Amino acid sequence: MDTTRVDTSLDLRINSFQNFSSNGMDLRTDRGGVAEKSREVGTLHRDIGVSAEEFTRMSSENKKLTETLNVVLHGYNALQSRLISLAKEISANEVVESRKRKFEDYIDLELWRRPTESAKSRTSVAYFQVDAADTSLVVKDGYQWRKYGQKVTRDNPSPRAYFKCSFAPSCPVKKKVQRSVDDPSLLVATYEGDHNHRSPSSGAKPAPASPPISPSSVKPSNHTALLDLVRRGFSNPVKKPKQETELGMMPPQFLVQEMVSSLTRDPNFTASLAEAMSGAMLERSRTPSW
DNA sequence: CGGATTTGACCTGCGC
DNA sequence: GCGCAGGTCAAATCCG
Repeated sequence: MDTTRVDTSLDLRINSFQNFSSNGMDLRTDRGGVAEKSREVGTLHRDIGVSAEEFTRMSSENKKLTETLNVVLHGYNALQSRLISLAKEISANEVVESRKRKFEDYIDLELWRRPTESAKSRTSVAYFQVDAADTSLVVKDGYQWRKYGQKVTRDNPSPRAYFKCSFAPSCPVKKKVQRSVDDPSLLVATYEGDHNHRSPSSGAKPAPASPPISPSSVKPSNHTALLDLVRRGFSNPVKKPKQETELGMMPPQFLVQEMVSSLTRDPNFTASLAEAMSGAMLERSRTPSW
């Protein structure tokens, strides 16, 4: 629709309407009185000093202007309703955002920091996909670690490395890293305890010692299946080139991010959003701009 | 030079 | 008590 032409047409009509009013008849308050006045055309046209034909033409024009005004008012009301509706939707989205933040807090505080368990007994396992030729036992999980020992164990030809968290002097968290017997390209990291400080990489909340998936009960033979799960679940991580192969261990922020991402990938969620948006835009394009 | 890593020695728990 | 395996310590070494 060419809104410019509509605007021009409307302007002309409004000008005409104003000219008509300036002649002594304020028809803006007439509202349907045109017909009655038409019946009195025999005498009224004399009062305003115009011919009967001119009066009839003006009355007709006035009727058209009234109809136009009603259409415009209807459009205005519809637009106003839509605006109120959209405002409500935005308000509802803010509620959803608020609940989402609470959910994130829940994930962080309840899943990763269960207060009923002692820090010492809390252990978790994380898996890191690395180059099989890479002999280092260093994994990047967002924390600072100091290696304090290395041992060759009986059940695994690959040595086991021992690390302590070095970000905070009093942090009790330790981790052991060893190459998987089944898959040499897989590093198995066992974490013990909880960090008593914020994550060096993110920092807003106390960071958990545990990975998103805590497969402490997973046997080595299930590593591949677990890795597949991890790969599927975190198929779209935050782009960090150096960490692209280290999918097994992710701070909870990534997990929450993935959950939020899943929500927004939900067709119902996006369809509702798209419907609301397109509805508003269509409504706006249908209504003459003014 | 200071922090991180390496590595052999030492400690501890457990089974026999 | 002894041996074994896992875990830790700490001096030596490395590295930025």
